[in-house]
Parts: sequence; C-alpha cells; structure tokens
Amino acid sequence: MPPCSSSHVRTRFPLESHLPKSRADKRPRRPRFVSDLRYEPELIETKWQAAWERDGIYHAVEDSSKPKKYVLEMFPYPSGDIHMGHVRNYTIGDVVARQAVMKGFSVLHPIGWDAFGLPAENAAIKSNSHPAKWTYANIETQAASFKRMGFSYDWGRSVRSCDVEYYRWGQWIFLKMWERGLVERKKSPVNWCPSCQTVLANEQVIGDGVCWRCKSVVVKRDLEQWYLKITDYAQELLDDLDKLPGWPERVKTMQANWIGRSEGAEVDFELCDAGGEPCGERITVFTTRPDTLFGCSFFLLAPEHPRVREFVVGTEYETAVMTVVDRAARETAVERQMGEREKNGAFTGRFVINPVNGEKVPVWVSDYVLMDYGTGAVMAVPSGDQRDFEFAHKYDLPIPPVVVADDDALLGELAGVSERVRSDVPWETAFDGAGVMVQSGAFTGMRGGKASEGMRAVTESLAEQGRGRFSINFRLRDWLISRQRYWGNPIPAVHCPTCGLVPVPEAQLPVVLPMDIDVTKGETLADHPEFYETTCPTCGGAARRETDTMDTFTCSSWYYLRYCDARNDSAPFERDKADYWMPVDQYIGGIEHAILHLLYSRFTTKVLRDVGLIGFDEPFTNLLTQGMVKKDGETMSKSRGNVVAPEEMIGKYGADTLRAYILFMAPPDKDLEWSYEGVEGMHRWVGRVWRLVTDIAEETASGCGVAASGDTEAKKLHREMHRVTGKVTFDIERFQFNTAIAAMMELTNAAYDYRKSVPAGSRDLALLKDVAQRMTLLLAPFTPHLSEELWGVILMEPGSVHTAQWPVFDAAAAAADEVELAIQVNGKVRGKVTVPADMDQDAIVALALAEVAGHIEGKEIKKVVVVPGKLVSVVVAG
RNA sequence: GCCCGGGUGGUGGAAUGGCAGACACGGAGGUCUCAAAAACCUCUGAGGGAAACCUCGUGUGGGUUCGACUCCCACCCCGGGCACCA
Repeated sequence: MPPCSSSHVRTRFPLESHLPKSRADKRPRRPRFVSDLRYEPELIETKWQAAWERDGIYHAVEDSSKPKKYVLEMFPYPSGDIHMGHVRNYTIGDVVARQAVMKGFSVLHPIGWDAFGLPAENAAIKSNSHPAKWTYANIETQAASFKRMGFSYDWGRSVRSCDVEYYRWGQWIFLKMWERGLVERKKSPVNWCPSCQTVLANEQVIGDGVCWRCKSVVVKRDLEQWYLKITDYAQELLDDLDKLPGWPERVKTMQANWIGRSEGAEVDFELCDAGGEPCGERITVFTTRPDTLFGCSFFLLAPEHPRVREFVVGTEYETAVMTVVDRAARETAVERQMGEREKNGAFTGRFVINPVNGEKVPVWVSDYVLMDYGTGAVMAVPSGDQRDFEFAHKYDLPIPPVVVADDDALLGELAGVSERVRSDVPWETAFDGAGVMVQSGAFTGMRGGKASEGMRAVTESLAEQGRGRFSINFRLRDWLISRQRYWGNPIPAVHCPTCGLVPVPEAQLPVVLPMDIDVTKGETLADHPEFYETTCPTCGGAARRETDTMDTFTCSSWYYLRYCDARNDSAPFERDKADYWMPVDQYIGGIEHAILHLLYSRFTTKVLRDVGLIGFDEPFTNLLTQGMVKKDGETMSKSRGNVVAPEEMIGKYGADTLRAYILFMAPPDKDLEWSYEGVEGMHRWVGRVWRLVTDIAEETASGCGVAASGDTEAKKLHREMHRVTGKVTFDIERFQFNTAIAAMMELTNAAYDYRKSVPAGSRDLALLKDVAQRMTLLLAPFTPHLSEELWGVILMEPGSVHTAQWPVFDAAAAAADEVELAIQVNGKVRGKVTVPADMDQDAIVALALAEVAGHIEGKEIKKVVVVPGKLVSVVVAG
C-alpha cells in the first residue's frame, strides 16, 4: 500500500498546538487529530454564537474611511415562536450583510421588535395576563431563536417599540407633524373592524373589504378620528417612485395605483331652489371628462352627501330618497363597493344648471356615488360612462351622445351637429374612448376623450367664466391613525373644554402608557381616570387626555432611523448618524407591505425631511420582497396543521443547513415549497464540504503531495475555483442565492473529482489548500458557523472568517485555454470541436466545416456565423 | 374589466438571443459491509435504435433571426393587486 493513500491510512497530526488560546478553553474535550473531528453542528454553532457575542464582531461603527452599507430586514412582530417566513427573511438579510462586511463595507445590520399591537392584547385576554408580559416574553423567545440562527445583528442597537424610550419619540414626531399642520381630527365615515373593536386606515382594509390582521369584514361607521395628512404628499409619493429603480416594479405599480392620480377638472353647477329657480349657490363636481359636459343629463349626490336631507325633507321625494340613503347606510363597505351590483337611486326634486349650455339638470341621489372621492357629487354622462349608462336605462333618463368613435355609424348623422338633436344612442354600452365631439356647441368637431383637445378647451372656457378649473384628484385618503385599543403609543393630546384640542407640550413628553390596566376585563385607556383626568397645558383648567392610541404602523414608519442612534435619550436620533447610515441600502421584507408599511415610511421620511431632521427623500434605496414558505402548496398555518418548526430543524440539522436550504430551494422573491428531502440533501452537502476541507487540511499538513503540479486535472480544478468565485460574487449581488449555492456545490464536486482522479501523493497541495480556503470564505455568509470552524480550527487561519477579505474574482484565471464549440448546420447541432481559446476565426471555420462534412457535402454554404467560445453556425442551401 | 407576475423533466429549479434541463430532490443500479446505515461511484426529459446516432421537446398559434425558454404579436391557463374612483 503506498504511504500516501490517504483514504486508507490517515496521516495524523496533533491539533492542540494550532488552536487559538481563547478558543481552546471553549472546547471541553478536544479530539487529538483532525481526522477525529466529526461535523457536529450543535457543538460548533453554540460555540461560535457565544464567541461572536463575546467579541462583539457585529457592532456597527460609523467609519468615514469606509463605504457604508445599511442592510435591514423588516422588524418582526413578536408573535411567539419564529416561523419559516422569519428564517427566510432574516437569512437573506444576513447573507447580504455578512458579505458586505467581508467586502470592506462599514455595515449596519440591526434588529428590533414591532412590539405594540393587538395580538398582544388578545393573547393577554386569553391567558389572563398583561400585553407587556406576553410581548416581552415573546421577544425573549424570538431573540433566542434569531441567535440560534446565527444572524449577524448589532444587538446593541436593538429597539422595542413598546419601550417608552422608543415610543416617546414617536409622540415627538407626532407633535412635529401637528406643528406643520399635518395632524387633523375630523368626523367622517370610517372603517370599523368589529372583531378588533377599532377603526382601521384605508390601507388596512384589504382584499374584499376585510381587516388586514384578522380578516373580518369591515363596516362603515361615522366617527371622529385622528388623521395624518398623507394626501399633502400624494404627488411627491407618486413622483418619487421614479427615484426608486431598486424597487420591484410591481410594488411601485401597486403604490401608484393606490395613490390613484386622476387629471381632470372641477366644474361648478349652479343650484336651483325648491321652486326650480337658480339660487346663486354652487355645487362642484370633479370629472376627468369635461369634454362630455354637453351630454350631462342628470346630476348625482352620494347618499351621505350633507345636502341630501335638506333638499328632500318635507317634500314628496323624501320617502324615496331616504329609502336609498338608509339602505346605503346599512350596507357594509364590501357590499357597497361590489362593482357589478345593481344601482339604486331616487330623484330629489331639485335641479342644477349645466354651466356650458344653461340646461336644467335633475339632481338624483344614488348609492354608486362615493362620498369620500372627489366632492361626493357627480355629473352624469350616460353616453360616456358605463355606470351612468346603466342608471339612465334603469330610470329611463336621456342618453344624449356627445363623443362618438371615428368608425361609428352615428357619426354620419351627427358629425358637425352642434345643437342637440338626439337624446338616445343605439349602443349596448357607453363609449368612453377617444372620438369626435358632437352636439357640443362651439366645441363640436373637436377631439374628445381623456386628456384630449376637447377636454382642455372646455375646461379653459369654464375657467374664463369662473365656472371651472383644471384639477387633479387622488384616490389616496388621509391616514387614519387613532385606535381604540390599549396596547399602543398614546396620542399626545388633551381635550380642553375652553381651549379645544391641545397638543401635549414637548417638555411634558412622554405620555406614558400606564401598566395597571386589566385588558382581560376589556379595559382601555378610556376606562382609566388616572390616565385621562388631567389639566390643560394651555389654560391649566380641568381637561381630558386623549385615550386613543396610535396605529402600530406609526411605530414602524421611522424605526430604521432610530437604529442609527438607538440609545439617544435627547432626540429621536442625531442628524450626523442618520446622514451617515441612511438611506437603507438594502431593505428586505414581505410583499404584504407593498402599500401599508412602505407607503407610510416613505411619507414619514418626507415629513421628517421637511422638519429638517434628515436630508434625503426616500428611506429605502433597494427593496427585495421575499416570497412565502409553503407546504403542500399552502401557506403554513397552525389551523392547517402544516407548520414546519424552525427550532426543530435547527435541532436536527443545525442552523447552517437550514439557512443554506432555505436559500437554495428557490430564488428569494419566489414562493418556496418546503421539502423534508430537500433539507436532508442540503445536510448531506454541508457534511460533504466539512469532510472535503478537513481531508484537505490533513493532506496539506502531512505534506504528502506535490507543491504545484500544473497538470490538466489541476488546471481544471483551478479554473473551476476561479469561475465559482466569480459566480458566487455576482449571484449574491443579484440575490440569486440559489445559483450561488449551486455553484459552490459544483466546486465541491470538482474537488471530489480531482481527488478521485489524481492519486494521493501526486496532488497539488497548494491548489487544494486554495480551494479549501476559498470554499470556506465563499460559504461564510451562507453557513457562518461551519465556515468559522473550518477557517479557525481546521485550516488554522488567523482571525474570524467573517472579517476576512472576500475573495477577489480573477477573470483571467477563470478563463479556459481550450473551449468546446458546438457546430450547427441549419440550426441543428451536428458536431463538436475542441479548440484553443485564442484560435482565429478562419481556422475555427475550417475545422468546423471538416467536422460536419457529412452534413454539408454537395450543398452551397450560404453563411457561417462564429460565436466565440460558444458555437459555429453553418447555413447551407439545397 | 384594468395592471403586474408566472407557465421548462416525476419534483424544486438553471440558462447576457448561442449545445434546454446547471445544481439538488426523488428513482434505478453498483462499491464497501456478515448485514444495515452512512459514505462513495454510475445512470436518470420523451420516443426510436444493438450501437454510433436520429426525431420530438420550455402553455398554444403566428412572426423576427443563421439561431428563440429568452425578443415581437395574438390567445389559453394559474397566482397576485386594483376595481361603481366619476
């Protein structure tokens, strides 16, 4: 048996002497030889987690000599045990953060807890406990799990939004907004979740009119509530989406749709009194189609419109109108907004004057008009709007055509006709496209349609007469932030019978959320006189403190700024620190926040910029929305009983395997289907890497081999190593973690192949060592514990692998000196030829033609295309 | 209805317009073993062929191109968002 046959006779060398002292004492019973070391993830992982914490290697430092990178994952709601969604989200962030450190960035990678919120209250009620107790206990559990996952957080910057040290600054920001006129208290129809027993913002009503959190059907209630005037920023929030090339297109589209900008005009209609005579008073509508004004045959008010009751009370129309109003009031938001629903309405007995032609138009009330969009009043043009069309048919109202499609037969009859000669159309549906204006007075013959010549001409004409103006309307509503629940940030305001609504002065902050509240009895701040009985900060008289708390989304709309200066107790954060770290370079979280949290945060950032606290427009430069983790095609949930517990997987395979698995199974933005066999497979590979590196360590230490061989096999492995270095570097940059891991698997396979085909003793030791080191470095962001152990203990390199330098990609070393070219004849591969990489084209063509001689014999060669390094394409005729 | 995604082997998934199916799972066979596990090795899109090879193949139908999973047009299916927004 040859002396170097390492697969049978292991060369042993003592290990102790190579172990760094500080680490040596962490291992109670060390094996004496490398070959005795088995891959034991539990041992390795707990050891290194403790070491990292002790050495504080993840403390972020503002270092102006380095480029900075702020990597952030959406902070979690501490709901209890972590789930696979967390594992995926935070692992992705961890890979990005760890690689950035190795690439020489000054990295901020913080974590915290979105700790206020309703589930805590509900859980407290169930378990006869207190929301604070439940929340803090969950934070402990979850933090421990995150540590077991090996995430590289700077725990020293951690925040908990339910800590007074944090939420006091939320109150402070609220006051700043108030100073700027962005806080408003008003009464209007709002979304009420009967299950959560609180109101919701528009964004928090999702899908078919259900609560974002509990999925109950939301109802409308008329209540006085607190709002933040996000609509003041509607245009900027829309425009600045263009400043975010690093955001997924669909998230930007969703936000743009949500903001819903419409260009059009306001048109003033003069109201007639009960006797039908013009009374000088005006009612204004918003329309995107002022060009169709000549086709307005009725006028509509929303059932909630404040004038409706006044118009009909005591008249013969009262009963019919109030029936429509009452019916609409009884309906839920869902029913009301069903698109295909039958429209109901009633005539009010009143008329308005159409400003373009002086016609008297009847005023109706109808449930398809929404009070909270535009002015709650609509000019109805049944020939040009499908809803009006249906309504006109139902109630037998005229349908005068005003904009006719170019190829419509009706144009033959009406082209150039400026007076109204027809009040009906032969159409099945309304026509809302672009066309020719008819029966439209002086505007007849112009182009009509959205943003058309006619639209502008009519609006200008109205503007000259003071009866209209260009206008822009947004679908976006103001952000309703008050919540009738206990576990939230108290709104710092006082209701004074003399001074009215008074902000709590800055000096009196924070308004502390009292702890002696029994939520199990359904208590809120409104049941707590010690809290709400107060004095007015302005006049000193007896007053009542506001008892609503703020929407949790206010807490999450600025936490990324607090991380920059998390322990500041005299300001939310210091400007210098925010300037250094912000904006967030890479933000990672779920698509469910495409509107909600991401829109609120963009808004808050813009306000704080205008307050002068920061100097940038957008908080998150790049956004990655990760897909869900599913089981059997369905979301994991306790009710389905298909939950795979991360803790269990860590216990069985170790965190490194779980991390690598979850990154490998799918690209990060796609949904991922959980597979137990898949984890098993990943665990096999991790073990394979371990054995490869330990075997190489042993082999190189024994010196049994050649210093450098330069033979074909070695060249192949050398090239593969460099190719993979480039691939992994590039793939992490574009978040293709799955292919990055696949590439490392290929390198592993290549190294095994090399060791299989070259006998021990003839192997290139320098190359093997290089491969082992690079593998360890490339793996570090993915499997941090394994890499650290291989780096420090097995390969005996100094320092932490996580502060080592990321391997540099050498394109020349990755380039092959021979390439295999496919030879196509008329698009089909008919042969292959291996040539030197630098061979000139003519020679390649000659070789290629000879190779496929059988396929081109006797045929005319029409064209030959050479794609360097790839193929030769021959086109023949006949 | 409108706006985004997405349709590739038994499965998860790879592919700057250049050999479709990298990598992995699963499956089949083998080595080692008294045996098993582990590990290692070989094969694995479909059809044909003894084989070299040949034919077909990325939702469907067209188009551009020497060449299309990739680009263009039309359509079908799945997922998501918005939707009585004037």
